[in-house]
Amino acid sequence: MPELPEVETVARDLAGRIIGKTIRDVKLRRADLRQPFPKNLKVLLIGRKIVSVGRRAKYVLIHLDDASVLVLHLGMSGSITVRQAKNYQPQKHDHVLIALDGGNLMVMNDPRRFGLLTVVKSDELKNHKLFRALGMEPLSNKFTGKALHTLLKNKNTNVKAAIMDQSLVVGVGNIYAAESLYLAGILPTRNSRKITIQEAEKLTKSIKNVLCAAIEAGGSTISDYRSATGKSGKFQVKFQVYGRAGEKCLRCGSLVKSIRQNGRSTFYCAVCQS
DNA sequence: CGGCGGTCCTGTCAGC
DNA sequence: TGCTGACAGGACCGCC
Repeated sequence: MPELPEVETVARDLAGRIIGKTIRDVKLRRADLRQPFPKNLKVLLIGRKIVSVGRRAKYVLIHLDDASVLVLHLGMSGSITVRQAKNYQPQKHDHVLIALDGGNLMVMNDPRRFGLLTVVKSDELKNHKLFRALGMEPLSNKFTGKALHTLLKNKNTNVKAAIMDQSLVVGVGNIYAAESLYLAGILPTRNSRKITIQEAEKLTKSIKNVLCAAIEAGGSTISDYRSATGKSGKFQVKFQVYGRAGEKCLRCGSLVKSIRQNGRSTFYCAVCQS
């Protein structure tokens, strides 16, 4: 479900609500998501104070006062909400409940269970299995047209799969890949090696623009995504092509097309993109 | 060895 | 109404 803008929104919302709080209790309603939870999870978390909240790629990073990090990934369908603990009845798919001092409860819900929760020592984060192969942050200054052009040259696949490859650039998922390529006027089926430097410059800007705009809108709400404060995102109303197969292209009026690439739906305008 | 298909899971919706 | 199949924001594993 969540791509970079949704994860960023969740991380920011969490920051405003949990920093400075101490974890008082942890309830596990099952033993795993995509992978088993650490066996000593309660020992690792209870009594720890939350010092900051960040994001790397599509991971939420909750930094604790013992130089460890609670690492969360939302998979396709995960959400994290903070609510009053008093009288809270766990809902279906609420897998982890973390009670904080001050009476709040952080709830991780994930119907499809593609998400992940683990704890990593801060100084081991960069070299951790989950993080060491991750590519560039698209909103960083290092993510330039030149950098993307080089990355694309070294790949041999369609440009859409390439920008969704988390070892090249992180955070771009199925929605924002389609939106970025539309904004850049590039067909998603183009081979990554044949993207020119000028196109890479344009695509870089499009990715940054679409991700920033989505963050400003609080992410996109499809189905049941909510931020940590329970709000819906608003960016979905700004989708130019995603989910609009058969509808008119907002720029030229021809019909938006839908194809499958690498097992995922792709949406594009055959007139505006080449 | 890199690219890509299959797979993990539940929920929802279209079509019959 | 109920059944079936396709599909859904991700990413890992194995096979060519």
